[in-house]
Amino acid sequence: MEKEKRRYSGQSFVDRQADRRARLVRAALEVAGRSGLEGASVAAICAQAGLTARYFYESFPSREAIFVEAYRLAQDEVLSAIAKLKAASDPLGAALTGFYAALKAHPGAARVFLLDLDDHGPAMQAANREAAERFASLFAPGAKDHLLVAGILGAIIQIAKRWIAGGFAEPVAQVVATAMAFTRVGLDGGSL
Amino acid sequence: MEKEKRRYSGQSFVDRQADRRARLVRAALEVAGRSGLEGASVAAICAQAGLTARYFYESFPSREAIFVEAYRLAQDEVLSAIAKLKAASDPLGAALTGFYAALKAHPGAARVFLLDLDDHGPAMQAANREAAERFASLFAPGAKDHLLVAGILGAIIQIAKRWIAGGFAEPVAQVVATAMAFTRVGLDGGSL
DNA sequence: CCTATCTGATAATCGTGATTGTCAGATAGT
DNA sequence: ACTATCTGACAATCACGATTATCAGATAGG
Repeated sequence: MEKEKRRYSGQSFVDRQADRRARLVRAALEVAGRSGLEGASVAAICAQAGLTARYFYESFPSREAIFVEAYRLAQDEVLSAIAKLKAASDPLGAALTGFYAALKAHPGAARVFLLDLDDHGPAMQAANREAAERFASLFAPGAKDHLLVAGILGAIIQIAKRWIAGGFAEPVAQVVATAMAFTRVGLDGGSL
Repeated sequence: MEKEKRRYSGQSFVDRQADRRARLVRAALEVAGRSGLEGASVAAICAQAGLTARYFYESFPSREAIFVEAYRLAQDEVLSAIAKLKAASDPLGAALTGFYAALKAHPGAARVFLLDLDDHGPAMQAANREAAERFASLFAPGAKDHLLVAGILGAIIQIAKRWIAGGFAEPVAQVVATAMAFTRVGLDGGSL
């Protein structure tokens, strides 16, 4: 199928192998973003990457393994987008803006991110918990009440889902403003 | 396996058939609550119901069909629990109390309810949207901004998930108080 | 007692997708 | 040119679970 890339010695062994691996991870992200985790079969991922199953198992022991990596990649893209906006004055606003802007900029990563990973195996579940902690430290910095943190994250995520389902209709600033209101809940103190 | 229930003429035809159907739906709810939708195979559901696959297809055309029914059943249990607490003075508090109390009282229904149904076929997705609307009318009565509604529901649901994951550690009243704070977000008006 | 119907259990079919194995052609170093 | 290695394509295996079909025993009504 591919005839140009036959000179397999741009860099030997490890380099081409690593390249294939990276292509597979990105392909997994794209396919999962388009078709969900269910739809991201090994065959589909390989087709997207322009590779075949043999190379898949050269780099990954199983299907679930690549999802963990793809999820990490999605996290990195989102987190790095957030990092670019670090603002000392309004760290929360910057974080939220970076988050929603990143989702809009990387729809593939976005959809993977918003899949419910609790329902897709223990490895995904673990990766999801880690991510939740990372993001909690951004969006609910000083919170000690874990139910409160859950509520804040739940609101932010669900807003993102609805936003995406609606085709990114509202401007980022409005989405951020809506989400921001929920992050302030913790500060009020929980009077009944 | 069962030898006692051979007198199949307590009520004929339709009655026993309807009984089997109901047992299957309840079994589906229990199995899905315990093992997730993935784990709720036709075989597992039938085993739980004390029936065999033949009866499954006597009442349901496919596996997905029973999930829709099971989800409806879970909804009914939760909604009826809420209905019992209708309080004219504090409708929101009553609704939230009913909701979380119902989750605690029916863990099976609870877990089914909290599964992410967006990732499990179009029928589930549709059922989920309907449920979201029903609950939105309870928890965010007058809200027009759908992103805001999404945030409120997301917070309530995610709080429930965390609460369940922690083994229902906190008393219902505390959970309700936490969730209540998020429902008030809409009233503040979304100043940035 | 006879027989049409119902029941429970088990086996056969079928599709899907993961995982593994094979093979001929291509390439690079010598 | 020679050969060990790499590559791409494809077929074979395997597991799992849905869906369908079969079968012997049980029951009720006449």
